[in-house]
Amino acid sequence: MTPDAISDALERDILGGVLAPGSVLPQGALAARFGVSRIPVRDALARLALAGLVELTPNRRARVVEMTLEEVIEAFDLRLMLETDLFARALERMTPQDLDRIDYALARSDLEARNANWAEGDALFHAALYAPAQRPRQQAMIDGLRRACRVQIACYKALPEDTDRWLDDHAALRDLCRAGEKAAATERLRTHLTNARDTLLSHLA
Amino acid sequence: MTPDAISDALERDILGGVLAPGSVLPQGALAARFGVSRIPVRDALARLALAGLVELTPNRRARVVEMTLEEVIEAFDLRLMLETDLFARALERMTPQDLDRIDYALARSDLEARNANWAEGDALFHAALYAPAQRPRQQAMIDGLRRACRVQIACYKALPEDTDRWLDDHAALRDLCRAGEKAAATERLRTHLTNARDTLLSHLA
DNA sequence: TTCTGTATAAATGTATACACTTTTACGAAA
DNA sequence: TTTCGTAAAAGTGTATACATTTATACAGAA
Repeated sequence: MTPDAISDALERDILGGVLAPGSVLPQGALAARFGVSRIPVRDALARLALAGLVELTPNRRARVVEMTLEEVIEAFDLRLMLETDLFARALERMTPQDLDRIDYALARSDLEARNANWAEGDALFHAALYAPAQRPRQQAMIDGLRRACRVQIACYKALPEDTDRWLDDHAALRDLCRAGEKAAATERLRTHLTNARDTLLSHLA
Repeated sequence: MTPDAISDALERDILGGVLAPGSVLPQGALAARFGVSRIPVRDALARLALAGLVELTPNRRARVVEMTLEEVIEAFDLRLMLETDLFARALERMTPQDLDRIDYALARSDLEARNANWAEGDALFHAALYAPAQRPRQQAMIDGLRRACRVQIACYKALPEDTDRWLDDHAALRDLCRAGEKAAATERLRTHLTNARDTLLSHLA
């Protein structure tokens, strides 16, 4: 078990809702579970902290991040700003190959939509939308925010009632990309994200 | 020497230009320098990676981050977007106390302007401008971007020829805050940051 | 009952030792 | 001279052991 494998396993647990926000992660228990010493566990926790999934405080146990209502709102505001900007940039330089990759990602997100890790397919589709912009830092920031938001969603399961609307949005975004309707596409993304925020907030309140 | 103290010392070295972008940071050498074993050094390096100052690759030595021209441009685009947005939010909820704190921060940044750590005063002033918005995550993102940009600037020393213009900008921003001229203030911030980007790019090219 | 203080248990932080990987230096062949 | 392969050196990764700090449980007082 390498630190990478450990952090991946923990990430799955956190994003899958097995480890709820605020859960403690004792190094010793994790070391026993993965059959290694505490050193690589510390390493894995550092990676998760870098990804924004875990909070580390000196001499205290690591905790799964817990966001207040205000922080969730802030995170979605930031996502709205960063994702619409990145999407607009991507639309300016989208090649036929990129469109094919978006098709593929849409198909995958469709397949995994009602699956346990629906959010992974969702993230993949959005990453495909933004990839043509070629902005690694902005993409990384967005990924971090999406993960942080998803930790909060995880405990409320898949929210199946909204899945259909999300899939419709994804298909619509693909179509608008193909049609080259840039303004309409970014506008659709904006409402897509706003809806996601509102459903999450309604569940948190 | 605790990991915190070590990462602080290294941050000073990196931002002070002692450790140029791309420099390697062997754990053993740092352990000897700070009189500890490699374990707390690894901890300190993990913190610096979290702050975006250092790059960690498994089985390889840590390196001070090195940004390409495109990445510097991207970082400044992000700063422009995040800082103007945060400033606009801060202007909406600025109290007399906040204005006093901005005055104090301006005085400090004035004092340290021609000092070795001028950038610290600069960051402090901007933090005072944005503090009323109360957005920890957005502020943290901005801090990370500012640090990353500063690493690239560090090797070109203090750029004294532009210091006067920056100080004028700061004073103008303070005045516009006091006058409540929100639109003019955000516009001034925009040009302030654009100038900073252009001077950095001209030095990198 | 509720709160507080203390002792015990649990968890983290770090030094040391050693296995494994990468880097570097050196020498032989083209 | 340049290039390539190889061996030594340097560096990272991790297990173990122990010191220090934090969390927990329990007993006694208000």
